[in-house]
Amino acid sequence: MPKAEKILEKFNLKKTNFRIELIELFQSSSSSLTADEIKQKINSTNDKVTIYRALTAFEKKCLIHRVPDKSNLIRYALCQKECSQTHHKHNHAHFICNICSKTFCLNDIKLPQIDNTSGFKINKTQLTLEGSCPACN
Amino acid sequence: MPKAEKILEKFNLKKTNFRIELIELFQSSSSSLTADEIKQKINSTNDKVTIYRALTAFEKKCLIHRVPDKSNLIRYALCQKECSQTHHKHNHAHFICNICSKTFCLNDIKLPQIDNTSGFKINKTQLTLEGSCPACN
DNA sequence: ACTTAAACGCAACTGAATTGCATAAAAAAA
DNA sequence: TTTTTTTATGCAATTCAGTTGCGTTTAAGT
Repeated sequence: MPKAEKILEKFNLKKTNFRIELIELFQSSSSSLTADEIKQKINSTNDKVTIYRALTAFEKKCLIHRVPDKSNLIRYALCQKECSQTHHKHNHAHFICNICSKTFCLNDIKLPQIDNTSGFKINKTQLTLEGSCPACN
Repeated sequence: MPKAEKILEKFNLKKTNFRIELIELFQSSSSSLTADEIKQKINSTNDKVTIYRALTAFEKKCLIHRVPDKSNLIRYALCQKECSQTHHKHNHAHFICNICSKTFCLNDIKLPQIDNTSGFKINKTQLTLEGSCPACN
């Protein structure tokens, strides 16, 4: 796992205490995070705007990606190596736990190949599973 | 297509002008609707609370179901016959158009069967496709 | 050390969705 | 039909996630 500072450097982002801590938080998190969850868990800032702006910047650099959320919140998870600095490339499924409401990336489950149907041109496929996660079972 | 009044009767809902018009609006809509879109298109009420409450009631009776939305809005589409009055049963995919931002139900595309994986117990599967819809192509 | 571009932090704002409560109207009962 | 009950409506106010503006701070390059 690359060090947070290295990652910020690679993506041309400034190494502030908060952003370092934020990357480390994502790395140590088994599932995904909302802005509010981040605010609870982080020490180096108390301002939600700072959090939102970091998330937007990270997403643009393809460091994190949005994942579906049970309550339609904006929720992020770390990207895998396949993502370049300019293009997201995800082919894994997401799992929403109906008990703890966390969203997990299921990197093992690949997306089905859907052929273009009746005039719909398909650019992206998302597979979202719901149920109960290992911790809640 | 059953008449709106019949549907309200079947689901033990009162036949108010607004709810009749709302069902007819859903029936005549090729895609799906948000509360705001409904407000634009409907005459018999001007109050968003009334709209939200009707949507909640309809969803509970399995008359409409939530569909994914590009901007995380709550968006609904009519249910198919498979849904009972107490249980939603959907096995179709959804399509989000990145141009007009509408969401369509693709009743032809069936969901892939995913086996339970590494401790995740799967109760529900959702397949969401993105791209451009026939009207926008 | 100086400069500048990126990041921060506070306040104020937006917009979707919700809640409370009093009123109206539909359906059921008398 | 009239009365009663239940459901639906409408207005005001609230909540809460997310955004915008703007002045200040700080990291990093010169």
